[in-house]
Amino acid sequence: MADITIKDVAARAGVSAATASRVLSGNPATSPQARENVAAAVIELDYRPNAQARALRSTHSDSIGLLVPDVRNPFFADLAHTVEQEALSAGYVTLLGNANEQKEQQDRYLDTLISRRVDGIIVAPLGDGSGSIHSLIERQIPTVFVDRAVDGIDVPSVTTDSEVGIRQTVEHLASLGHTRIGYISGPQATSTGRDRFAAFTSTVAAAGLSQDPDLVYFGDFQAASGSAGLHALLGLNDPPTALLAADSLMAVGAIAILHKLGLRIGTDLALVAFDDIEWFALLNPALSVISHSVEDMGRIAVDLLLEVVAGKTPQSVVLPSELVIRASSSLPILPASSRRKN
Amino acid sequence: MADITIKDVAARAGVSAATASRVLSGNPATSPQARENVAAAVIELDYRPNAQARALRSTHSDSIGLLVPDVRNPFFADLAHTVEQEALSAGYVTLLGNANEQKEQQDRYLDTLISRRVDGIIVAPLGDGSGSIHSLIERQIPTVFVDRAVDGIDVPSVTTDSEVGIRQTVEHLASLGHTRIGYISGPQATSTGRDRFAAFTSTVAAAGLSQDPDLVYFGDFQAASGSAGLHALLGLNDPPTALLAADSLMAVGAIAILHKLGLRIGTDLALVAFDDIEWFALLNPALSVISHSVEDMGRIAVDLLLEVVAGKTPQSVVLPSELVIRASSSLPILPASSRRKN
DNA sequence: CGATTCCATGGAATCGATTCCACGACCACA
DNA sequence: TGTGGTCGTGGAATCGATTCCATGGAATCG
Repeated sequence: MADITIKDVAARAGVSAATASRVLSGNPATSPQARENVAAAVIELDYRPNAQARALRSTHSDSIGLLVPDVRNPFFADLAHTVEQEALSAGYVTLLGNANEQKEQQDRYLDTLISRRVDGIIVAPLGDGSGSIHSLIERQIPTVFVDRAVDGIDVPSVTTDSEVGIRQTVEHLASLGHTRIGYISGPQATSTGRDRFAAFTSTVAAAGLSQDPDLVYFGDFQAASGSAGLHALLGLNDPPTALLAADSLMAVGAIAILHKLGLRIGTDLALVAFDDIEWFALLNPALSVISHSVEDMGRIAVDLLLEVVAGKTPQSVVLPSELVIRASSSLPILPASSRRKN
Repeated sequence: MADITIKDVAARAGVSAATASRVLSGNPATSPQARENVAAAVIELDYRPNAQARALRSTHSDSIGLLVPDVRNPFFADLAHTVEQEALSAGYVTLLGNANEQKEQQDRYLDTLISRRVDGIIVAPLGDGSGSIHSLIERQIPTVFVDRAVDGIDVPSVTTDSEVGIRQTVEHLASLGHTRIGYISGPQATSTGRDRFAAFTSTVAAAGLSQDPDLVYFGDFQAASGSAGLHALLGLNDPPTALLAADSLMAVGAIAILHKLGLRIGTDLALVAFDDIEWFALLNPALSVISHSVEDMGRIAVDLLLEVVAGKTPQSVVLPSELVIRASSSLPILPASSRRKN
């Protein structure tokens, strides 16, 4: 790798490295002659500045880190896409990391991002504020939480008000005659897992529906736990007639098992999923979902981060959620006798 | 940001920066006493080495770049996931970039990755070998192509032999009685777009089926073009009775339109998609697909890249593809009279 | 016991770009 | 003609970590 440095450019342009640097950074204290020569030399040599050296001296790297819990979750893939595009248009490169819903990997990635001196970090955090999240705050690295937050850590965030969508869902299902609604919950180590679970229990209570604790299965936001949850719920003596899954991947896992068992969504079991994934509408019957805007979330997260980088302390933003009713939850409940048994 | 440097660590440990550096890098020429003191100081100060400075001096950054055409494509999301995990276990961080199927963004990202001096780049390229792809080769930056390749650029690659899967598909559809198979092609600016199209035309000819050029629609691997393609094909005077989509996103776009038109997959139109996406099996009817292993592809790509980084010149790898028959393409063709018209 | 090897260690150079500081050239005004 | 100001420029210091090289003390051998 015969690297071309600014000295090569300077030599070719017949100026010093200092002047070449000034031209490159648009410093006005340069002569037209020097500008012209340097510009020509840059093109002739196909010069690319060494970002490492530049960042070392100038304390900023024009890059941000984005840490998501799972790139394979379409919600986070979309989020990564919008964040990346938004950041790019603001002149930042996005380094994407994948925590795999594991605190250990999250910490490992955060350490890496810290040591690479990114200008800021957007993270959908998991766990409490211990470990690397704590270092982040202590070092005052500009940070924004997205989708999730961490109790006791005072950092601007963009989250979804899950409560509205979940209340609409529970009331909707109740109006169809359902009294036993199953819930596949996210992990309680995440704020979304906790918030959605709390919203579910309180709205179920408010609607006077069954609060049987067996109706709740605790998953981990990944597909396999949705499958396990469905098995557990259908195995109950008195199984639920409707099901709410706290994220799309667990819904996918549940649907896979329903298919395998030959049960029909919407008929044998009403189903609603949190997160609106494009192809959920293509299922037959189409899936009812609790929708929230991933585009808004990604865009606002970048905006907030840029404000923090600029030294401001912006307010956190809470986005709305709403129920989108489709065929998977539109039929009134069938009498128990006509339902198939597990 | 009160950054803690190796000098602070050295001072606290009562040794020089040189010795501290040696301890950190595991250099055996250090006394147990020094090792102990430095280790203690590192923990007390929560020291993180500055990756920039380290990379500047030592010419490697322990990071690789991965450039995919579209993170929202589940195939590439899965690929990103496997590459990232495989690279992490080899001690590398993955910087993910998203080209949005646009050459301009691809070049922009490649420039960024080059200037950040990543140790190597895995890219699913688009376009010809001009622009930044060319710089990559000229600067001898370790590079591996994944999924796609570029004609005339001699770089190790991991690709799929699309031909087998497509031939199986065409023969399968022919055996069900289909003679007019529609094809929604990928862009001819990509090697996969070209290869699959070539495989389709040659196997259709070999099977003695219709070679009507109107049966081919050229999309761009994104969902909207799948929708447009379906519209175009159904609008023909003599529309196809079966359809092959060259990637999953275009298949999704097509399915969305079929839903809207009230047409049934597998009955009104046989459908097969390239790329096996988990939830394609959950559609009703389940979607037939041409399957190839994204895990193998990601793993091998990283292996190849590490070999290139180590100075070797590994052979390119071609992975197999195969047809997986599901309900969307299992019924014999209906007589034309009983088919609904667009 | 003197000479040689070994080894931990610190000083200093280095990576590439940026930026402070000082210098010289030039113009303008008194 | 002399003084003050502006402006383009180059030399040198700097960022933080690594590594070459020299040094001095301890260990080993004849």
